[in-house]
This record gives sequence, structure tokens and C-alpha cells, in this order.
Amino acid sequence: MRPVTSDEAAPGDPQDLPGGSPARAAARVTSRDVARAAGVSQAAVSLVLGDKWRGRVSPGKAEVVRSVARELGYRPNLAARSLRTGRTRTALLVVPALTTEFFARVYTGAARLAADHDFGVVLYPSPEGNGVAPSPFDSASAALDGVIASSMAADALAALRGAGLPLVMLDSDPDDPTAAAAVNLDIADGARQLATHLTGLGHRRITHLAADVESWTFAVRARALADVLADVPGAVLRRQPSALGVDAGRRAAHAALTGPGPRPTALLCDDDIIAAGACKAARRLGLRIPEDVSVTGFDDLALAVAVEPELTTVRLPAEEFGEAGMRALMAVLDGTPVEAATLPVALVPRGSTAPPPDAGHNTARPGGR
Amino acid sequence: MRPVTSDEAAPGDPQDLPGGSPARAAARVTSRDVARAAGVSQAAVSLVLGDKWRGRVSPGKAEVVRSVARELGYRPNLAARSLRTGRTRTALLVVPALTTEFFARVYTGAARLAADHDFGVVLYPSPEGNGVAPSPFDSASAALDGVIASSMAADALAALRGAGLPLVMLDSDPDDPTAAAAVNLDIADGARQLATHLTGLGHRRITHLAADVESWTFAVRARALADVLADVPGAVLRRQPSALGVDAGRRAAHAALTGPGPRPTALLCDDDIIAAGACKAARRLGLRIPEDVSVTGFDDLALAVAVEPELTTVRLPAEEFGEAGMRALMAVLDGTPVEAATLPVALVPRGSTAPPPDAGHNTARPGGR
DNA sequence: GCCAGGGCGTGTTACGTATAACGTCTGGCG
DNA sequence: CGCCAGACGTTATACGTAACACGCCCTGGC
Repeated sequence: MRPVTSDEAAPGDPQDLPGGSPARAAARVTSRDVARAAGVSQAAVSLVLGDKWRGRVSPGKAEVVRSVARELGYRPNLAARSLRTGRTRTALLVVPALTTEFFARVYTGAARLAADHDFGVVLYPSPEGNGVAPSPFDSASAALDGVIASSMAADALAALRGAGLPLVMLDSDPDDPTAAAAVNLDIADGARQLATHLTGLGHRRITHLAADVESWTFAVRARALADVLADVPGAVLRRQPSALGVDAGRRAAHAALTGPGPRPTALLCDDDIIAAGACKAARRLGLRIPEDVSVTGFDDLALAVAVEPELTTVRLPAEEFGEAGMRALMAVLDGTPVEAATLPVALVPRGSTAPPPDAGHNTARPGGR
Repeated sequence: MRPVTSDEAAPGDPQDLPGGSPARAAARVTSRDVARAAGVSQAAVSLVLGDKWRGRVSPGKAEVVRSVARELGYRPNLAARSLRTGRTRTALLVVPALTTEFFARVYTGAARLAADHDFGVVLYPSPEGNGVAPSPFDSASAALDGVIASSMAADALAALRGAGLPLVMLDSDPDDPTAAAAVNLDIADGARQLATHLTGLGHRRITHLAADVESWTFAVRARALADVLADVPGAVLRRQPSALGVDAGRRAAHAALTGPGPRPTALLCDDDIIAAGACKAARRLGLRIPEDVSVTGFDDLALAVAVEPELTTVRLPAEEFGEAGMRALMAVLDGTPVEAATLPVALVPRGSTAPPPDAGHNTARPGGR
């Protein structure tokens, strides 16, 4: 007694009216169903829909197969396909946290490009700090063709290396050879542009509100700043560590503005959120922005134009960044060689920067009207 | 030649050099490999690791199987499992856009709870406005066990209904019967609290900066406001439509503040981002916040405390919202009945609201010092 | 006149897993 | 003593797809 395959349901099948079974998902239509309806073999269906029928199926039958498939609403079973091919058309994007607008935009760009290649993107937000990181592969959606990882997610990287998966790094240390490919933002150039912008306005006492996160993207800011200011006579660069977040930025800025020595005339913040906090700190000290103190951000988030004054910042092409990362991964998967790419960034001058109060070589008089 | 698990990744291991096949993933270890190494049948391995071995495998052998599996670094092939079981342990989260902090947090909560059930979450950001929406099921990761959909993603809903998938709605119109379950935020209560807060301060001329997005979550705000103000003698509620975004909010607020008739003393905005724009508009008109005009937001995003003054707003428990949605979906998949849940929200009074300038029954005199 | 080969298509297999169906052996109960 | 009820395992499919290895027919070249 052979188990009856769903094939021989009935010769004169009464169409698709299940009637009896409520809340049951409609029985999936398989490639064999299409084959039967089109009068061909299942193999032919697979060939036609896989677009591999050049000299194997007549154009007429191919068209029939296609139309029948469409009519029946055929959707290939991805599990079966993956089992057969060994590939899943799914990429993992490892980001430090999704609630930051920047990485949400990176995801958006990556997902858009992935969709063009019939790829899906699944996220692995590496747990921030406290949580013990489960390996991304313990997750349910762990059938991956490749990985795109932000360098900020340093903790998750160890697990990725051993996996032998094609890996594209975003904003990684170029000396780190573990990745198959790398895509970078020209963070150093952005930091240089900011520093040049401030010194060009006349600022000499600049404090860098530096994110105290161990990450390439922040380390490179500090280095570029130092490089620029080293060439400016009389420039003094100080560094005030700050955690991420508005409130942390506020506290750090307070410390920087009330610390010993002459007050800095500009606060160069590692991201827009810290900068927003810095603005609050300055204002609570009775300092006007930008008249008494200039503040700059980084990233050009929506936040940058929501605060007052709007932040001078560096615009990072987040979506393009994600796109480029995914494009690189696609290239790696295709086996085509891919060279490291660096995306340009742009200074966006806005209202939070102006010449320092002592520009006319007289001392600052904050709060004066 | 056993594949090396990342556990024993020694600093100097020469293993990972395949030489012959470049960019090839290490051969996967299957349940049959484990079976062979443990001296049992593949079925036994499946039983043990599937935790279905109560009276079928001796505890001793079960332990052996488990340890061998761990040692070999066995990871079940999800494609094969899905093919066999017909389930994928993957849920789809449909959101209007991911770059909004709110939905990023919803995702975070949903993903966290999903992970507890060994589920993955894949996102479908319904294209905002312009883009022609590809059905979520055209996507590559279209092997889904269920769907959680925000009601804001109205355009994607049509495709979802026909699919016959278990569907949990987030913040849906309770009269809409298409979903298997629904989870809501008590938006109406939040709006009522805001309105009561403002009228309690003495405001009577309130303009609602209403998001011009067709969505239950915004419609319910308008209704609740109208309800509250109907009971306050002398209260006048006006409505100024606004698109989403800081700049749209600024324009709408400008229109509301410069329109005909007496100027409103409070702007009640449909979300924090619009509110941030409203603050900018007010300030550009020379109005102080909150002395001349009060502004309120909705959502309690990070933005709310980044602007100055900090926004009085309604805190929405976004992560819990996502968690609750996923919990409901899990219940639906388990077949256990699930009643609609409504999560409470909380008014967060901050610096952007104060009694109106005409509190002493004299007319407002804007800009005056 | 016969074979080579291209066009057209089908049968068959394997991917790795979960599970139904089937055995065996031991001890305990009537 | 007979026999059943587990405990303990194994064998055998089947899930739906992709692709290899064949076949059949027709046509053209020698």
C-alpha cells in the first residue's frame, strides 16, 4: 500500500474550494502541480522557472508553464530549494543596535539591494554591553549565505570568523585581514573637514567629545582630528570621553565646559546625539550656541535638524553604505573579485558653528546681550 | 578530518586552509554524521536532539548523542527541517518604516521574545508612498509561519489576508476582523491624558497637528481629543494636517500659529518629530516655549529629550509592544486562544508645557519682553 | 543509407530531517 | 506459564526542488 501522494486527488478535481477545513492554510501548490496542469514533467517546470531552458524546452511549452504557474499562484518552496542547492539567498547583517537611526538606514539600503538579487536580510543586533551574546548561528534563521558586519559589533566577530562564511566588513580597520571584502566610509575625511571648518572659523581651543566605545570608526576620528590640529599653530585639542546618548553627551559637555583651564570655544562631538546633549549642557550654563560655543555632530541624523540651532555635522551616506556592503557581498558570492570601497562623506555646515567669541582677540563675555 | 568547531579555534591552527576549493564553506556535519560517531541511528539523533526521547532512547545513549553532537559542532540543517515539518520558525514583522525609532524598538522587543522561542524575525518595511510594493512573499525569506503587522502598513495588508497566515495586528481598528489576534497600545488614553493635561493647565485654544496618514493610530488620537475637549467649556479644538517629519511639522505649526483667528496656546502634535518641528516654527516666530505656546509630542523618542525644552509627551512602551505582539503570535501558533491585549501608556510631563500666557484672562501679547 | 548531433523532454536521484511503523527484549502480572 | 506493556531502537519514507543522465526524434552531411 503506497501512501497516496497528493497528485491523484481526483480526476475531475473540484477546484480550490476547501470548504471543510477552516483556518487551514491553503495547500501549497508545488512544482509538480504545475507540471501536471501544464502537461509536462516536474523537471521541465523547474527548468523553465529557473530560466535554464535555453535548448531544453520549446519556447511554446515554456510559455505555457509560466502562465500555468502564474495562474495557480505557484510559489517555490524555499526550504526545498535551499535543501537542494545548499544556498539560502539570505544574508546576515550584524549591527550594534537597531534603534540607532544610522544602522536602521544601513539596513534599509542593504535590504533594498538584496531584494534586487532576490536575497533576504536578517538582522543580528549584537547585544549592547550587558547581555551574553548568543552566537548569531544559534538563532533560528541561521541558514546564511554570507554576513555583513559592522566593526562596532566587535564581540560578535569572533563567532563569525570560525564559521567560514563569506564576510563583508563595514568600516573595519584596514589592517584587519579577516574579511573577504570591506566597505568603508571616509570617516577620516569627515573628521578632517570638521576640524578644518572649525579652525577656519578661528577656533583654537577645541574639545573632542569622544565616544568611549572601542571601535574603529571612533578611533579614526580622533586620529584625523589630531592630524589636522597639529598643523594649526596655537591649536589646542583636548579630549573628553563620553558614553553614547543624549544624557551622556550632556554630562561630558558639562565637564568639558566647566573644567580647569580656558573654556573650549568648540565642542566636536563623535555623533549627533552626543552633540545634542552638548547643546543642552551649554545652554544650561548660560552659553549661547554658536555665539559662545560652537558644537558639531557626526552622522547627520534626523535629530541634527530637529534641535536648535541645527547641527553642523558630517553627513554619512547610510543607505548607500548598506547598499555597497550588500553589493560587495553579492560580488563575493559570485566569485568576482571585489576591491575595498570607500564612500565619500560631506560636511554640512549649519547653525551650530560660528567664529569663536574671542575672534576679535578680546575675551569672551558669555551671556551678554 | 573533522571540521573544527569555533570552540577549539587555536591561534595557530592550520586547519582552515582548504587550498583546493576557495570560498567554499566547510562541509556541514549532518545528523547522520553524529549518528555514526555516536553509534546510533540517525533517527535516534533526531529524537534526542528534538527532545522527544522520553521512553525511546536510554538516558545514557541520549547523553552520548548530545555530547557527540556538541563535539562535532552539529547544527541542524534548517532547510531540511523546514521541508520536513512544514514550519520555518520565522515570523514576518511588517512595519511602515524602520528608520523611525519607534518601530526599530518594536522590532527589538519582538526579536527578543522570538529568540526565546527559537524563532527568527524578518522585516518587511512596507515601502513608504512612492515605491510599488512587492508582496512580502516575493521576498526571498518568504517562508513564514506567521505575520505581525502594524496597521500603519495598510497597503501591505491586502496581500497578507489572502495568504492565510496567522496574523497578529498591532494597533488595529478593533472593528477589523481579519486578524487572528490583536495587540494595542492605549493610544486613546494617551491622547486623553495629554488633552486633560493641557486643559488642566488652562489651555482652551488647542490646535491638533494631525498626521495626514490614514491609520488607526492617528485617527484614534483625534477622536479622543475631541471627546475630552467637548467636555471642557470654552475649549476650541482646531486641526492642522501635517505630513510626517521635522520639516513638515515646522510648516504645519507655522500655518497654525499664523492662521486667522486667535492664536492657539497649545500645539498638540501627533508625534515627537512633528512636535520638534513645531518648536522650531514657534521659535522662529519669536514665541517662547512654553511661556507663549505649549507643545506636546507623542511616542517619547530619544528626540523628546534632545530638543530644548524637553517635550511633554506620551511614552509608548515600544519594546513591550513588539514583545506582546510576538507573544500573541506564539500563542496563536500554539493554538491557545489569545484575547486582545491593550498596553497602558503614560503621560510624561516635561518642559514644553506650561499654563497659557492668557491665564490671567488677559489677551496674549506675543514676542513682548 | 547511416550516423552524428542538436532540439526537446523525462526519469531518477539526493539534499538532511522528522516521524510513523515496525521490531526486539525484559520483567511483571494474571 | 503465557503474554502484554513498556523501554529501547532501527528502518523506511516523504517533504519539494534542482540537476544529472539518459532517451527519442528529426535533420543534414558524407
